[in-house]
Amino acid sequence: MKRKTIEDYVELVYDLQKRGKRVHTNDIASALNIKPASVTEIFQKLDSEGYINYEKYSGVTLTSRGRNLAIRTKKKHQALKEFLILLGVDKQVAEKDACEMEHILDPTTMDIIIKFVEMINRCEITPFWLERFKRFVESGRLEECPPELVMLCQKVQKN
Amino acid sequence: MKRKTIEDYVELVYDLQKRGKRVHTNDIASALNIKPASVTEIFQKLDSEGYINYEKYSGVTLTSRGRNLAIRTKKKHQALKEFLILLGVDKQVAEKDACEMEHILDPTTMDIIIKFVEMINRCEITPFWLERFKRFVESGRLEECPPELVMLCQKVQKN
DNA sequence: CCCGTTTTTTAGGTATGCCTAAACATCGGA
DNA sequence: TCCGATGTTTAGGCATACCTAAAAAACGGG
Repeated sequence: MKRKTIEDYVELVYDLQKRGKRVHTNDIASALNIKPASVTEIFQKLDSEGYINYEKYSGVTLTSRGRNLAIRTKKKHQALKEFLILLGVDKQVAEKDACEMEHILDPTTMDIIIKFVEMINRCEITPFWLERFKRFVESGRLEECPPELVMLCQKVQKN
Repeated sequence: MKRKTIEDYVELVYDLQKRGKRVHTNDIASALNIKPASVTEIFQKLDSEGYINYEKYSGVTLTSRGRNLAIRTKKKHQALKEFLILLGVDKQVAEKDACEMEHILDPTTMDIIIKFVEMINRCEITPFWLERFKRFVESGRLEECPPELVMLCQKVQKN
């Protein structure tokens, strides 16, 4: 990950806060591979913007504003990761890309992706087209769609 | 768009170069809503990194290295935009999001997305599941999958 | 071909997000 | 309780990507 955003920090504070109490500069610094001194500055900024309660030398807790942002961000992250994995992206890569995408996508795009994941998850079986797609990604060769399936789809489409 | 990357500039030079000859600071500046003075700096940097040939006061042309990067970037951009539009994202939004995504996605993810677009484009008809998905996005209600379709898919899957 | 207009460059400035080194607080064992 | 180890903050620095104002070059009509 390159440039970190407010959302990244808030999300991380949220995660670290769960298993324990207040979150300290060192916790963030070691998780993100930056220096504690930088985290202090970040804490000051996040505090001034109302996302955390910062007390010198004793770590931070999230405000409700911060918690909301963290939860929203985590949901986006989760949906994006699931989405990519569904398409056949490697889990590690999906994690990384989701982390970047969560900051840049338009809310309407995000919404569509969330719905996509939901649709797939609600299927009883992994859809045929998705299996076929993954085989395509694997092999580079796109197999023909079974003609009876094409015909049935056309028929269903008409109604 | 916020921070612009090398790829953005190279891509833009490529586009502007096509209809005309050398590209000037003002062309870029007005296209990206930044000041000509900033473009001069960017030209100097791109020149030092071998993407463009920069001649003071007379604009730039792309090197082959620059042209390659531009073309690669444009392909990514195009595939991403198509991908989003396929899923039902508004064209304007798709344009914007594609522009951000093209810089951050892992090559393997990009490859999968390109294949996805290819798969859909090779279908004789818009796939049933995709139509169904778009109706879901529109209405918020996910209609049941026709049972005969589910059954056929299961059957096909077995072979 | 000269001079005013337009375009481009230079020089210097701002904000941001990170850094290091050093000062400072806190914590826990002797 | 004192002190050294550990953790945190401050101060100052660097790089980046933009900016403005002013100098310099190029352009083009009279």
